Amino acid sequence: MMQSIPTPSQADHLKGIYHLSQDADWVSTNDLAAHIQSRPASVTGMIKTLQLQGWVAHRAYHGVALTESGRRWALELVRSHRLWEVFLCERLGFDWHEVHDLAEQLEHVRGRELVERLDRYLGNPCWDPHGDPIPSASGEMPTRVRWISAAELPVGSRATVTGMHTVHDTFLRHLDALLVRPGLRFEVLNRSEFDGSAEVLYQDGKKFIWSVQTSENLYVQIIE
Amino acid sequence: MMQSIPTPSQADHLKGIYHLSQDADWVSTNDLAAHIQSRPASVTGMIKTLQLQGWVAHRAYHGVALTESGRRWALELVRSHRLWEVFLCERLGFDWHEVHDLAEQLEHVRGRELVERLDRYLGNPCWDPHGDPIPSASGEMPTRVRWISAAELPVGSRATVTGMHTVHDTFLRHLDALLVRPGLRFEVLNRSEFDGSAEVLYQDGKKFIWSVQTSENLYVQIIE
DNA sequence: AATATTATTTAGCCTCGCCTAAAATTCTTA
DNA sequence: TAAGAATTTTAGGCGAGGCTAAATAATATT
Repeated sequence: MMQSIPTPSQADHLKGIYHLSQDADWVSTNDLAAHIQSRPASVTGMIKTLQLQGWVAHRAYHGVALTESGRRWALELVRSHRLWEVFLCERLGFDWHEVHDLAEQLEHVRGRELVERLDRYLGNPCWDPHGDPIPSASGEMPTRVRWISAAELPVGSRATVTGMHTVHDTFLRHLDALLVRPGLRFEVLNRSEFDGSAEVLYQDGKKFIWSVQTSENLYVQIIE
Repeated sequence: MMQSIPTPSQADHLKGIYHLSQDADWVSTNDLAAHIQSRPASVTGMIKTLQLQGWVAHRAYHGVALTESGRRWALELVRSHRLWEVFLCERLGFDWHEVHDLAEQLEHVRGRELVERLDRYLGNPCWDPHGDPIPSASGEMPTRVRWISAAELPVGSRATVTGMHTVHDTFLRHLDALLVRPGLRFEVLNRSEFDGSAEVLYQDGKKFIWSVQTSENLYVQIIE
């Protein structure tokens, strides 16, 4: 029962738990279901399987957390996913916001050597096209200055987009419409007291309104 | 019911029917089951589904054949499979006999544009690393001099290995042990009356014995 | 032509992953 | 602190895709 490898569905759950674990120690059934587009009852069922495999610890009615071996699997999946995204963008010429779904499928391809060879072929990249870090084969994340969301920026400050929190297709398309992409430099001109939306001036002179949901999901680095 | 896309399992069946169709007009349940490592009863079940989708025609107790739309799917799968094999060998540096299982997974990744971009990226190759033809996007096969199996060669003739019939892992490993690969030049020194095995001299001076099963699965081109 | 052999299909069962509805538990708030 | 609200788990069911064993049809043999 130990030693097995996660099925695609199990992998999706592990990866979801991994991502949500960055906000809280114990991940709730509801949040996980929302994150992977499933239902709470289905998640509970899968968690039982994952627990039998030794990949998660489950405190009934309280939440789920990855064990050390679960974390290793999750990191391997994240690594595979992000390397494929680099391949799709840099080699095949896809746009950075088109690649998530394809990488979601490619990350499940299993075979000794595949990911390591891909990594070497791509030049051992540290960041994916969305600006997210790619863990090394041994599971270490490249370090970077602390994540700040655009919603935390004071009015008047200038910053660069370095990454984004969610990678759902709708969000990526939304950003595309706003002409937002990693590397964009901008200034916060104003923020509404009413709904938190921010008026933003891009370096090229264009002005856009970012909703509070948009700002919260954008990571930035302040320009001094 | 029409217009849908085959699941991985359905795709495997379609591809199997396609390959076996090269030997006979109607493919038998038993042969297909053996070819895709399944059971006759399971194949019958899947054939019913494929028939509902309009991808195969089934004459009960007589066999199954692809419809035009089934053939299109099969060719698309073959194309995707062989392009990924080229990628794995030429870009990632895998050996030609290691890539079949990985390509078997990669071929199922679906997404608009993916295969076309991969094709362009690889330089629109016509032949995969096993020497098999890669169909074009519109489903045409590159043409080549007629396939001849090594078992048809008269004693004394010299030839080059251009491809192989089966791509089962055991066969590929067997060939590896015999140092056989596409491009190998050799001469048939002798053929046993008893079991059909052939004594073969390679260009580099090495001598091997090829069983009749080995010879039958090797395609060659005669050197005048 | 009748029977034995082989191939194929049907019948019935299983697991996995998903669902909804109902029950159980925890959290919130009056 | 007790009732109501929200969350989570359990119970029960479904479809896809696989299996074995039994029944049926086709083929080969005498």
